[in-house]
Amino acid sequence: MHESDFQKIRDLPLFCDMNSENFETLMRRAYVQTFPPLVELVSEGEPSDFLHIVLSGSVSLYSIWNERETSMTTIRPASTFILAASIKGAPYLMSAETLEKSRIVLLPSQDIRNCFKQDPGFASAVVTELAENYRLLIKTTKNLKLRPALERLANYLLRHQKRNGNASEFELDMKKQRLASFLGMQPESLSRAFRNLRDHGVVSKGDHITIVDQQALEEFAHPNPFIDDYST
Amino acid sequence: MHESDFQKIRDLPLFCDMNSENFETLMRRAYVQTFPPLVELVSEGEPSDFLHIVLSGSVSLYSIWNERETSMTTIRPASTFILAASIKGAPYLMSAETLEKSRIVLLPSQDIRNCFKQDPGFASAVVTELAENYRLLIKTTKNLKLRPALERLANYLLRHQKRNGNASEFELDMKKQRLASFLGMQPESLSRAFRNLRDHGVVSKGDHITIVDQQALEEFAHPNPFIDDYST
DNA sequence: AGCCGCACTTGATCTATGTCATGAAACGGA
DNA sequence: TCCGTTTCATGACATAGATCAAGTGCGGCT
Repeated sequence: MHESDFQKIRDLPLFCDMNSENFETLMRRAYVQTFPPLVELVSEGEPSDFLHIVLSGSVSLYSIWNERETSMTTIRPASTFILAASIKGAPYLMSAETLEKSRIVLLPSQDIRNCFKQDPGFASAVVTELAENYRLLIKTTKNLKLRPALERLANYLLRHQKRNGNASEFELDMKKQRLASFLGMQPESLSRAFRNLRDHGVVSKGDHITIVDQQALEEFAHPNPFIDDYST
Repeated sequence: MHESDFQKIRDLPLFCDMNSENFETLMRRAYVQTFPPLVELVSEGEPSDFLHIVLSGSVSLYSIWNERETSMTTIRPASTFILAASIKGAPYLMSAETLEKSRIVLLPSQDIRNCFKQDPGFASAVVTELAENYRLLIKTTKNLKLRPALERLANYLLRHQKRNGNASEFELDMKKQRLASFLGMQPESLSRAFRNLRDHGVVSKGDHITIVDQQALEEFAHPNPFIDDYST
């Protein structure tokens, strides 16, 4: 493992409070690998042998059932995924695939559980991470159940804009197909939703989005901190 | 606090591995109270001052936004709710109200956080509980996004049947109104869904459900362990 | 028993969204 | 550069589910 990878992992909230010795033991037993795009890293239903860390690239967590597929979330550097399954030793509930060329670290779940038992700093970080993931998912569920599709898109754009430093122009960071699935709609419906948002201050051409009337968009979307603020 | 309440809490997965001294300190600082039906125990957005435990009765967690309301889950004895917010010291993301006369314990969040820092047995139990809650919510989200309303109801009935010892006849445990909201549909749609399930082996009269053709129902619902099995 | 209120059911209708089919545009490789 | 593939957009249509408006039935209360 490169020193820069090592440091990147060390600085993650999940590991930064861990005892150095424990951390180094954990790292010695880790696998680092670079995967091409569209590689299935884990499959729903399999035992969760590894905790994964995305160092570069991006990974989609999704689920398929009855010829339907839904994108649950996208993991970007630097963060971990499927912590809950690793800790519990339970099967994966989602599949994961690389969206682009990605550098991934695999940490054996057994080592994670050992560290968790021995290292209070790590245990505390695991709890924080799980609590955050849980709360994020509550927000996602509220978003799905309390808002119609057009409002979900409007609020997604506002959140995405915020991540891009509140610029009035920005690029979507995923294919529209995947965005549609993430927002719980069909690609065709997403297309139409973009067209409908023209009435609320949004112009889109391909992946390029321009917020021409910020106030109109916000009035239509009426974002709610307990749904849209991912930081609390 | 009655001895029986004390023991009931002591036996919860969250507390059973806790050091006895810590547990007793925690209990000394707890409030126990019996609430009438339809009392709002916590409100979305408020700071999370207490971890709640339901000793008897039942509590609904729900959220309201834009004149819409959605039921997220129902808490039954004996278990806790809003652990994530307590641990993080973050605002509640859901409101909670008693559905019936209910006996509730309130544990100051600050005490929970203190215990968490000092007591490895408790820390471990918190992680397990959070991981389980997280995974349950993943299942709920998959259910919502991957299944149409009628299939959601069919699978709900199968899960409920299982909880009732696989009897072919049983009673619903909540008002249909609430069930509709939990399943992400309108009360009228739920009514029609029940009628449509007659074609798949289910007869319902009021709250009384009879599975007249178990196989037909299962073939229609095709339950999936990674959505419907709440135990893993 | 009889009345009232509330939850549920049912019917008619409307709307949002999904589906299918087609065309246009963007992209990547030879 | 051109062609083939993929992705996206659009139109026509189908359908699930929401909404609105009456009914029906049950349970509680007097």
